[in-house]
Amino acid sequence: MPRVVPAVIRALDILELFLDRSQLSARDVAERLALPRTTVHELLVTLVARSYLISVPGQPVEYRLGLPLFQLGSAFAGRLDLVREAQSVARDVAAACNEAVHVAVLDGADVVYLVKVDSTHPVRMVSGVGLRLPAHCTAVGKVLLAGLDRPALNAVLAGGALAGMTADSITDPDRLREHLERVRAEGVAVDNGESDTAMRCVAAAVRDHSGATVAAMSLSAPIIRWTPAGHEEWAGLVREGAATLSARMGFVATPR
Amino acid sequence: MPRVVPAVIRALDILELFLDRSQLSARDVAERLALPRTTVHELLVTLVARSYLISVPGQPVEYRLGLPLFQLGSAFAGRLDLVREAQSVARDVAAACNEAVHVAVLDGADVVYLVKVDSTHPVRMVSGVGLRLPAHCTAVGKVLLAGLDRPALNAVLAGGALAGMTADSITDPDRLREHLERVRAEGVAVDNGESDTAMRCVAAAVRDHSGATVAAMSLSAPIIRWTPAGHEEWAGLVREGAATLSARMGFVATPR
DNA sequence: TCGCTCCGTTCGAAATTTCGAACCAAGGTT
DNA sequence: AACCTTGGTTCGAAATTTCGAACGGAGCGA
Repeated sequence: MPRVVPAVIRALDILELFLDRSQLSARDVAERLALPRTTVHELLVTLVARSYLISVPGQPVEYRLGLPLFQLGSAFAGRLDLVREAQSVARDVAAACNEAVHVAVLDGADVVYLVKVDSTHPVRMVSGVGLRLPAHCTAVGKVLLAGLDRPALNAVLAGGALAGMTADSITDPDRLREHLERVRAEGVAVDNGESDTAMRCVAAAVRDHSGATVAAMSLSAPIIRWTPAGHEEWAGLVREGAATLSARMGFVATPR
Repeated sequence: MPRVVPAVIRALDILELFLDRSQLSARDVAERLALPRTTVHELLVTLVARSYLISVPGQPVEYRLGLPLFQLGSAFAGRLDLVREAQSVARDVAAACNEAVHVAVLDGADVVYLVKVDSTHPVRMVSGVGLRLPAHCTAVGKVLLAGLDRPALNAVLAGGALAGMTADSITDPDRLREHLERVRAEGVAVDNGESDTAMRCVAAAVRDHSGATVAAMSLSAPIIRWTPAGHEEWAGLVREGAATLSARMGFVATPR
């Protein structure tokens, strides 16, 4: 196996710092990555030369992500049937319930949101797309984990105790395994304040032609609008939406 | 000014090859970039190690773009007020005319599409986002070029004859300058088959708080649905939509 | 089966990059 | 004004990477 190119790794490390912060100075970067100042300047100059970062004049100069990343990200998404189909299905589901609808995929022990459709409230549509959260704290994540086979799930949970996002998050791997059994049985997962104490979510699995769980669709609302009756209706809607998207991904439901 | 890091440049060059092709082999990459095979393998291994590229098993192995690019691209878009506001305005305009609406920005001599909202036809919403086209062949591009001052426009046109996308494209810089005078006078630009012989577009400028043209909004339809009456109505709609988005970007219209 | 081409990988000398030391400018404090 | 800290930049020896040569495997055609 050929060796990795450390300079490239460092450049990617720098780009990824900007996932959490919109602007950073050279000093910020050097501190966060424990790199020498000169090295950081050379890498930043390189990324700016290709517009992957944009420099913001000031004292100190700061940097922001640049347009080429948007182009590459869009190229990625544009080639993913899942994203294209999920956009329209999610819009239909959101229109039916007037709450936010998301579609996410599993990446390691996290979920990454590919699609978000908000309700008719003031639109902040793009903000959650691309976001990464711990799978075990989210309804979509629990659906995705429930779809893993035993060895894959064990690999994800191999790190021992799980970090919670709120006091309600499940942090014990064995408890999560029991919970996922229930998710499998019911076909939906619920986030009862585990990722955000003020939110409630319900999610269902999206499957592809082979029957594998490849994504999860969720419906989420602030707790002030969450009711038992609403919950039942929303579970039904998200099940239908996920089934529609699954059909578009080639899934053929068989009687069970 | 610190030196650029050539290994990083080469890695970015590789990523950018995937804007035009969804899958490429190591040999493809080596040929397109005139790099030694071993160098290419080391760079590919590095990008795969960080999931920026995904390897597709086969003979030969091929590579595709990976999820982190989507995350970085989404982070870029999520921090751009223009994208957030343009999503909702474009949706309203698209709903009013049931044709495709785009918002694009100028990058060098090209436009890059930030937002695309399709009509109620079978949805292929994401496909044009992130796409780069020559500015002078598109309605949005002509609006954006018209908004440049003379030195900036001269810099863009410094390369002499322009490459056309169709037989209708303007390829003579002087003719384009005349055309842009007309765009400035009318406040809208038209693409009469200059980027795609089967399409017609009309576009208007989006301005920010300083009055600068920062983006362009367009409405496009296939030629079979393009009529003089429709053209007038659509020019009006795109003007209104651009004005709404401009207001959201802080533009205050002054009497002229 | 054999021969050939292509592909993935390994290894180390030559080529290139890294990063510490040094310099200068800008900004802030006394 | 003087001093100190921070930030951007330069330069070259030491450290690291590049890439040609070589190897072995896979696939294809005769």
